[in-house]
Amino acid sequence: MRQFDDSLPLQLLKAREACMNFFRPLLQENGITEQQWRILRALHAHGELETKQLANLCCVLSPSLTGIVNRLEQQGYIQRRKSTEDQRRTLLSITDQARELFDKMSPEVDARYKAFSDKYGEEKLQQLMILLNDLSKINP
Amino acid sequence: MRQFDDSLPLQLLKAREACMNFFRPLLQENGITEQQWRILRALHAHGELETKQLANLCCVLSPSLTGIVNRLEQQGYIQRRKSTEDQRRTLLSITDQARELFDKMSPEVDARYKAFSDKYGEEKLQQLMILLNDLSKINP
DNA sequence: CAAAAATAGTTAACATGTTCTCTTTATTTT
DNA sequence: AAAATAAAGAGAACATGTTAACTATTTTTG
Repeated sequence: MRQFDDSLPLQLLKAREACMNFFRPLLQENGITEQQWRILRALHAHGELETKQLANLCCVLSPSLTGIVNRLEQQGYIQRRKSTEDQRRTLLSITDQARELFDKMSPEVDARYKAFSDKYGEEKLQQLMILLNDLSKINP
Repeated sequence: MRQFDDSLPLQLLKAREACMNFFRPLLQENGITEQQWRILRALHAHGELETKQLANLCCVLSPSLTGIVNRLEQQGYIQRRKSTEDQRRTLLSITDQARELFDKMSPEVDARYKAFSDKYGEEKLQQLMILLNDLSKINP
């Protein structure tokens, strides 16, 4: 039935791994993990966010996020504050230090993204993104 | 430049999550984790394998595999033996108990795979698999 | 052949994933 | 308003991901 050796989840995992091989060294050079980078990117793009929103955007579960956020705070990359209306909610945002990190890394990130895109094929990448975006929206 | 909100790695992650939502409950009902299932599937498909081969096939790092294999052995699903030619190598294979588990789960796995395929679209799934298979082969 | 280098696997240490429980604060119900 | 419910986040316990170091074996070199 399936003409591929791997199941879809495993294929997705391997594809992700292949892609990350382009960026992993850069992240390591800058002393941040892949997950930390995901969090910082989201906060950079969306501005201040609640913990839960951030978790949903980054596809991270709350308990994981707690630790990641703690470590990012230790490193001085993000700051937290309590919501005034709802004392349960925590609001998170990136610091200037994190913005500096972005400015510093940005060119190299773009360069590697282009290297990846060139190697894989720009059109295929477009197609893939559409198919993935579509897939991520379905549910049982 | 990029007309998607998410980066490719994050898209891959979300897609994987959406897909796993179809199968996760079934795995839980049978008391095995997603990674354990990956390992069992590979051993079921390929027969006896060395640890390193298994790690490569399943996209799992050796240190992770050590733990997963230990737990699977505890549960009686796999067995290990030393290679006679090379004393460094460990050979792994599934037990009859694991085969029984496969037989028991197989119909439901297929059913859920079909449900997923129907919901997402069979042709799109084909296309996606091709694109992913292609992507997983590139390197920096 | 002896020493050096390479390989398979494990262990260690830490970060993250996953499920469950708990605390606190809001919201809803009665 | 008091009690019951729900929601947000943190903590606990265990499985896995990730890198570095370590052990036991081959294999390669000199």
